[in-house]
Amino acid sequence: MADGRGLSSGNSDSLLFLTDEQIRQGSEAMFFAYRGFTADPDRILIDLAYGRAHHRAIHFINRAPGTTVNNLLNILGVTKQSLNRVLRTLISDGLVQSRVGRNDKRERHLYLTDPGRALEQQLSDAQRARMRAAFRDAGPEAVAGFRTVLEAMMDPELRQSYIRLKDSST
Amino acid sequence: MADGRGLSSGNSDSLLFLTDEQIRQGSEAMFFAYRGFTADPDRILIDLAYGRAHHRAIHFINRAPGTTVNNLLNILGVTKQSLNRVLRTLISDGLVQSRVGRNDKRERHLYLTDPGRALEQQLSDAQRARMRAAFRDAGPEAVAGFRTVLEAMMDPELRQSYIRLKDSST
DNA sequence: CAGTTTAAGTCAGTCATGTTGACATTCCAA
DNA sequence: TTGGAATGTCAACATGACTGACTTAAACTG
Repeated sequence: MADGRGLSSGNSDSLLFLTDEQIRQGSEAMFFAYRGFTADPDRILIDLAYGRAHHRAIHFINRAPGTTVNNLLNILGVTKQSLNRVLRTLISDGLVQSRVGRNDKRERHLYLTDPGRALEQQLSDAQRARMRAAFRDAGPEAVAGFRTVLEAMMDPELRQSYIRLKDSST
Repeated sequence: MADGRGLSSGNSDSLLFLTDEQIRQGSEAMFFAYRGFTADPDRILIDLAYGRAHHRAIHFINRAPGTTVNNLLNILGVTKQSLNRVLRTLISDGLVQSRVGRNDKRERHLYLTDPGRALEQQLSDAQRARMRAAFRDAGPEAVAGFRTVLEAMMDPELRQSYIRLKDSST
């Protein structure tokens, strides 16, 4: 960090991938790829007057049915007030169902309704189509590297959430 | 897309990375990693009353000094009204300089001032630290795969912008 | 040269989504 | 059983995207 130029130029090229220039290109790749990543579902959501926040909520409720509001909060990284607005519209539109907890009545457990699942399917189909094409073009080794780097880039806390979700679906 | 379950389960595992479940994990990895990716600069920007949009503008002006407003618009993918608000504050805060074009006087060419460059350095240092650590942990092959997949995920138009920037800096 | 196009900037209005603050309900432990 | 902690909700506000309509200046074109 201190030198601002990364590795000095005399090094063996086995570390070329750690130069500041390489890192910067990695950042730009993240930026441009993320745009592509969200573009397809975004287009669908416009017509529904929903935004990306709705998509995220739907995605993770589908992924972990019965999850509580608080749990969803931690995964999404927003305030509960912000999530609540999204949830309220999804519930009143009949896409999400909220059930009072049996053991702890303070908790609300969230589930997708049939229409909610249909929308989730539509959104994730759109998103997956692009990613599947990218995976196919890049090949299995590149995909493995892709995931390794992304995992290393996460905050440790979020990495745990990610791994927990990953393992829960096997 | 039509089957909704990706590859059938009887296939050889050489294509296992293309199952819907794998793709979904890739999406979640993107989501969580992008959060980490933006977290560090975001923390710095809060104190300055700037947002992510300011960071992006500063980044790309630094990357392509003398770029025009229109060019920046295409790269950032926002409306000119939106960019203009950002640019106005950056210029009036003395971080960005706007010069009338020599050949075409309608154009404005954008440059970072010394304080602008200093902030760019601070922001990208924060962002690069995380990515450098991730790259180091993952190793060169993973990094290559990471970039391959991200590139394949971009919109073709943005991929061109990305490649142009990449090549211009060698 | 007149008319059109292009680049940039502005004003107004809308919307999604983030924030803080206040509050109700429920649970749990001293 | 009472007071604090946890969970979720409502209200108000801020921010930064967006669209649409418009102005100004310069460049291009028939």
